[in-house]
Amino acid sequence: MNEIDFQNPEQTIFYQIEKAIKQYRTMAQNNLNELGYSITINQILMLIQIEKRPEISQVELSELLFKDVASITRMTELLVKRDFLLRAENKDDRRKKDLRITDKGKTIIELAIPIIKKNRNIALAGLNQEEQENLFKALNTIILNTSK
Amino acid sequence: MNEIDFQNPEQTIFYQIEKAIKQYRTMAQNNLNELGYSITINQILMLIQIEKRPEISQVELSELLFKDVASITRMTELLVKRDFLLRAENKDDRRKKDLRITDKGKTIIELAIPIIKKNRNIALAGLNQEEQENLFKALNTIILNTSK
DNA sequence: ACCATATATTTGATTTATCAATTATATTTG
DNA sequence: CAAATATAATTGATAAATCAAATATATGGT
Repeated sequence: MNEIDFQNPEQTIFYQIEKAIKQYRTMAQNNLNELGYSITINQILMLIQIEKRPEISQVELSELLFKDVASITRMTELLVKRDFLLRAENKDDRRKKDLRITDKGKTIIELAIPIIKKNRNIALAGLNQEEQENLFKALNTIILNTSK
Repeated sequence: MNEIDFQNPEQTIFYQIEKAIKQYRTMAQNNLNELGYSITINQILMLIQIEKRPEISQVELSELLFKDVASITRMTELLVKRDFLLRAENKDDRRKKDLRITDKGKTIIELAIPIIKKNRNIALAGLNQEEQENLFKALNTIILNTSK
């Protein structure tokens, strides 16, 4: 596994990472779809962040969700249009917008959270505490190595 | 790390995976951009696969690159237009297309391979052989858990 | 208080990706 | 062998993401 083998990309760690996250996203989205709402994982994760930290800015959301701020603007518009979110001007800083979850938004969050938990458990099944910690640490090393 | 904490998503493994792969892609693309060609990592990876297995089909490429077959069609069109690839009808199976790397394509592959190797080394720095193997295995578990 | 700079969000243009439907050819099966 | 089914690639419509530029407001230094 030391020499990079382009003939067998499936033997590289980065191929594994891509495949793992891709499959995880697909599974997670499929399970979420069974709720019958048509909403994406990213939209739900955004709603959850806003509920937990109502004062969060769109810039902070973009960092948390690994998206461009322009994407957050458009996700926000969509969620407002679909009545999951309210957007209003912030009193203290008029550049900012206050984002608030609607009742409909709260409902879907409540429905989605157990699904997300289930998804994560499915994906990590068979990995014990130590293995999960080592995975976390190894990923953290990659994150540090590739930052900036 | 056992209870899922939506307040601190950065403490979940899936957040780490997303962040690691996102940062890796960004770094890899930035280093590739220094070649001066404007080509994406995905396009290079596709060229490399075709060079190694000239008989590969677009369906197989789509699996290898985690993309829709429609995406592969459009990537192919682009690479043909930019003279990195040739596309011709396959003699034995007229549904298929033969994809062949042009000289220009070969040149850019030669230039890109050392960059990709460097990128992978940068990202994995500080992880010894055993840690890399464990990372690989843990990711493989996730892949198996989330397949179908 | 004024000006330069920084920050938050939005907008327009473009790129990339996906889905569903279509076309063309190959294979299987009754 | 004909009809049904499967496979490979393409196309059109749409969604999602990014970049760069624009707008509006806030902050810091003099």
